[in-house]
Amino acid sequence: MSGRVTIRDLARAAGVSVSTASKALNDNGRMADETRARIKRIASEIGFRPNALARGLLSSRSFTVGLLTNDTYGRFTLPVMAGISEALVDHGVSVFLCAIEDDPALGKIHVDAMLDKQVDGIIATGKRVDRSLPVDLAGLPVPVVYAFTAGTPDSVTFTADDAQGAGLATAWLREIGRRRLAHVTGPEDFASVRERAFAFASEAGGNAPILYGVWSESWGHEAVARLWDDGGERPDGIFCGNDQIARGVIDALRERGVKVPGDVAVIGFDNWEILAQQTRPPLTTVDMNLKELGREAGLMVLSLAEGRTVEPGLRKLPCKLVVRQSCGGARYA
Amino acid sequence: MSGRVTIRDLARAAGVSVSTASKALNDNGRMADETRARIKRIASEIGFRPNALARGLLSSRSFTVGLLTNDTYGRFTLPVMAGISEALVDHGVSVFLCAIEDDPALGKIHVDAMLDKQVDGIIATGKRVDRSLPVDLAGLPVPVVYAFTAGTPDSVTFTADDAQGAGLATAWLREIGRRRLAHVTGPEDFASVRERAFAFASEAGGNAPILYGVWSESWGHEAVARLWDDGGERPDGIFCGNDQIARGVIDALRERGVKVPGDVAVIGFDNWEILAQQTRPPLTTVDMNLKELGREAGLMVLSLAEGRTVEPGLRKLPCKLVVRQSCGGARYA
DNA sequence: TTGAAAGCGATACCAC
DNA sequence: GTGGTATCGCTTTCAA
Repeated sequence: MSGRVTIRDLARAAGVSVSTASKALNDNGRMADETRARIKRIASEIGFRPNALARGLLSSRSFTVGLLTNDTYGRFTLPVMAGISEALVDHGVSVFLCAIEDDPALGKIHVDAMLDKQVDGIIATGKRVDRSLPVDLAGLPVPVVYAFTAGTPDSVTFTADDAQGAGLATAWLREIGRRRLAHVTGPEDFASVRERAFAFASEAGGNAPILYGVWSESWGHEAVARLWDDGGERPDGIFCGNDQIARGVIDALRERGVKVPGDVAVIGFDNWEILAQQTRPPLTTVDMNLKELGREAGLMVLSLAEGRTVEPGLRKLPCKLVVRQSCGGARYA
Repeated sequence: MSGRVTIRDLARAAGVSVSTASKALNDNGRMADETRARIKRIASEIGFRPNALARGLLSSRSFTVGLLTNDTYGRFTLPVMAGISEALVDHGVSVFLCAIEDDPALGKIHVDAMLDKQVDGIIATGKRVDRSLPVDLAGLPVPVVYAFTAGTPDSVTFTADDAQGAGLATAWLREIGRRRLAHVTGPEDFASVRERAFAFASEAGGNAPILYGVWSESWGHEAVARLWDDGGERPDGIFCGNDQIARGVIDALRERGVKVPGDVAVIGFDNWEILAQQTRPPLTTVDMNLKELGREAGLMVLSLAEGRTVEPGLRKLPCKLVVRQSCGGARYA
């Protein structure tokens, strides 16, 4: 209701010129401290807030960035978004969220809309670093940073350190005394699946079984059936490729009367809290620090927008292990 | 890289004045059709796109809206967001997403940032319609529409029709022949819990047990324990307050050797697909049509921004039942 | 039918 | 110290 207060209103109210008012607010130019203070006081009294459109027109900075994603359920996007927003809100930057699914036309529409609005940069996020979004973000007039999605060679891409995360999990299983380890994971064509599996194998030994499948609870179930019914040695520690699989594994074990963590310790991947905490017992899992990743991506795109140049390439951020009851004890590392 | 092409560049390229170029593009003024067509053609050839900041400065429309939410996991927000975005992208409107948790200071910062950017309107979303966000959105210079969160009396608020949804579920249980119904739901202090429970009772009869608890799987478990162990008549149909509870109920039933849907049919609420589809058997559940709700909220805020006046008040949008195997058959209603 | 000029709100340079 | 003036990119009267 209060209408919009312009700098002219402020100048009038303070009995100064528009340019003086502007300088007072931005701590520019030379002027009596008293004048500056008075103008600032009046500004807040009458609720003056500069019009970002006008300001952006002049500075060619809009203090907005765009977040492009094809992650429908937002399991990755939301924490990343939270991190971006948290890092950028202090800089007065707001974030456009554009969910484009896998639709190239929709992607283009959103990108164009953002460019029209003069976004200072774009962050592209996906679900896997070995696939790219269905839009071409090369050669845009604004910087682009990638997270969990494939970028151009000359750009900066953030992802989690899958190998390190898998290493943490496997090492922990060994540390708590498990010796017969297995890895139940997603489709082998995911780069992150291969990285995690490789790290698992390095730590657990080449004979430890690795079962590739899909990202679902039912695959976790089925994998347990295979491990238990094929007559081979049964594991006492299972590292799963994500939390959903882990959930399926735990449920299947319970149905077989196998105790978790007593007989078998189980570790997941993602720390998707709403799932991991509801699992019985609550799930020990690898956390990819998505929020922190978002923070870094946000600050990076801002840096680039401000003209800094940075080393392009893939940046792998470390994971942490969140220990809950599914493998005994409780530790945050 | 391509730099930015301004309307001056376009005018120069077409050999006309800036004002003619502008009029050609916006189908304003009178001019030779041939000229207009030529200018438009050249515009697209040289990749001219009008600067939304400049345009917004003049029109005092930024073609942006803000979405404010305190729903951390985004279970409600994301589908609503998808609907908003889908409805508004056709109008050239982009959406700022602001996750403010329950932090009033953060909320204010985000609201101020959006107002500075001259958003055309704000959509406030939450997790329940009987609580408001920790920010005061009354008296803002832009229209505000509420979804799943309490609004001011003079504003428009969207929510799902809990009573109708619960009615659908309960009626369906009766329709498939279940006669001993129970309702396992969340905390009674949620308005939507009471609405659903009331609708359940109307349809199922006043003697049908209603168990209030919390929004978790483990509560679903415990509720089954109570229903089965208290010596009372055991239900053959259970309507749950959300999908997580339903999941807990189904797991508990399986552990007791009770067949779903054979012995007991189970229905959830939310149609949180990633959960409902992974449940064994997949969960029949009430879908609140969140995307459609988002669409309507988006179009509403746009209407208001364009100056239309609408009847304030609460608008309850109908739910639909998504039938999966947890109560037999498969139907979408 | 087309173009010149004013102005949206803010900032920065240059006089005074 | 303070104030006029040009400018950012575009739209919109008003003249020609």
